Amino acid sequence: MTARAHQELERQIVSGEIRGGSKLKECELAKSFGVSRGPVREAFRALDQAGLVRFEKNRGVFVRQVSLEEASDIYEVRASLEGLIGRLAARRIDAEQVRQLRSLVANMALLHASLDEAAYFALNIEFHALLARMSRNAALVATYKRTINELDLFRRQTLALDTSNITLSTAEHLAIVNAVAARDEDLAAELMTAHALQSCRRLHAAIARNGAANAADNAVRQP
Amino acid sequence: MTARAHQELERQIVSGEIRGGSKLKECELAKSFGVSRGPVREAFRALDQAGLVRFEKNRGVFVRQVSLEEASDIYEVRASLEGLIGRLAARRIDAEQVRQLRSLVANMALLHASLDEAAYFALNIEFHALLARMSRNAALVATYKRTINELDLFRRQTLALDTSNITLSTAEHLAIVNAVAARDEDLAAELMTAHALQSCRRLHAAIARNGAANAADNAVRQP
DNA sequence: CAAGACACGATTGTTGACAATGTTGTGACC
DNA sequence: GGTCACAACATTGTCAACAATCGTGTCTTG
Repeated sequence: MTARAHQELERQIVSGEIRGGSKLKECELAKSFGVSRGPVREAFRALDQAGLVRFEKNRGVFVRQVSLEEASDIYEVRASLEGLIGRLAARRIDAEQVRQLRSLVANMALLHASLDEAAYFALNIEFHALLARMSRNAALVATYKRTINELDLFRRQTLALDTSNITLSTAEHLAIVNAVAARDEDLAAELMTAHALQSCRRLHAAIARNGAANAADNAVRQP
Repeated sequence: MTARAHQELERQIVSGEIRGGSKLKECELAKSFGVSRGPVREAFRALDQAGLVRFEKNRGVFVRQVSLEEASDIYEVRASLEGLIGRLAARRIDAEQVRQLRSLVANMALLHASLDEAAYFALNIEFHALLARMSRNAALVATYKRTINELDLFRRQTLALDTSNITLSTAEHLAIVNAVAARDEDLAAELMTAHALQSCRRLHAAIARNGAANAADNAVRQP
């Protein structure tokens, strides 16, 4: 039941159902899950270690807030991990998986054409998750997932910003797939790292454009 | 008190005081820490998320066993992270920190000369930890620490093997410090990555040499 | 009227007890 | 003699209650 609470809380936090900075009351959540406070507290400890919530002694747990500076730091880590993912995926991918990747990218192009942003984002996440799995390195996948989760903490704060710049990624995705399919480890690694850093830069640009108001808004709205 | 239990358990596990694969009994540990089972269970959840123990439903928690294959995977992640550490350290280091690094490497050379392996290892860990902090990227430091912790799970199984090949590292360390001091990001990154991969290769070599017997020994001795 | 002290309420931290599950040792049976 | 069933034990999973701490509202006082 602890696992259930953990899983559900992680989902709610990463998806942004629970706002960053919110206080999580043990009693409340325990009641909502139909369990006692013990399992909820245990889930809290796991989420704390995962970097999704933070404990304040005798005050409670709060879903972690990630500042732009922290997000940039995390992006640097992510870029490094993506590089390794690209390298290993290029090394270990098989023909069937190449087909999968190409299919995914094609679908993303379709969704992009039809301006279905939500579906596009879902597939974008799946694209990266699939590549991560193709690295066939469990430690890398775990570290990557954790890093992405922390980044989502920030991304969900500025959700509206992301939607404006989908377009630029598709070409990069295609280039990545080509490099991986060609088994070019160095190129795949470089492209993946560049792709992540580019995402970070796009985020900064979007914030510079219209993020100031949004950030202020967030600052006000958080309890 | 949960934090206390967590801290102490982490120390015991990483240091190898508790053997890999051991079963951790809640009651026992609770008694030894002078607390109830609740805090101990919470510490377990955190350690589980940190990858140091694994839960088996209704059977208990066991300190995680890391196979050579897993260790190799983790080393790949570590190498990637070390590369980023080298790059950022080269970018952000200041004169005082260069002095610190050089002092550390000098001390390591002394200890190496006097064959004080334990002290050498301690300083080696500190060398890498110091470089990590010099990256001034909190997310990177956290991810790195976690990765190192997991690697220690394996290293402690084969402790005797490591002691045989200290020598080769010192030259690499010096080259790294020079690259970082020269603010050569690319070189520092490359050297750090290579250094980590070299460590992994040395480990494999040591195991190939005399590890078979040791591994069998471990397999037998673990309860 | 403002500022500080106090007490009340709410929430967290911890504990011991109870229920559920797995493990082990014993004995009967083939 | 070996194997299966069963029962006693040990350990985990969960819960409700108690103690400690924090935040808040009120009351007093300068």
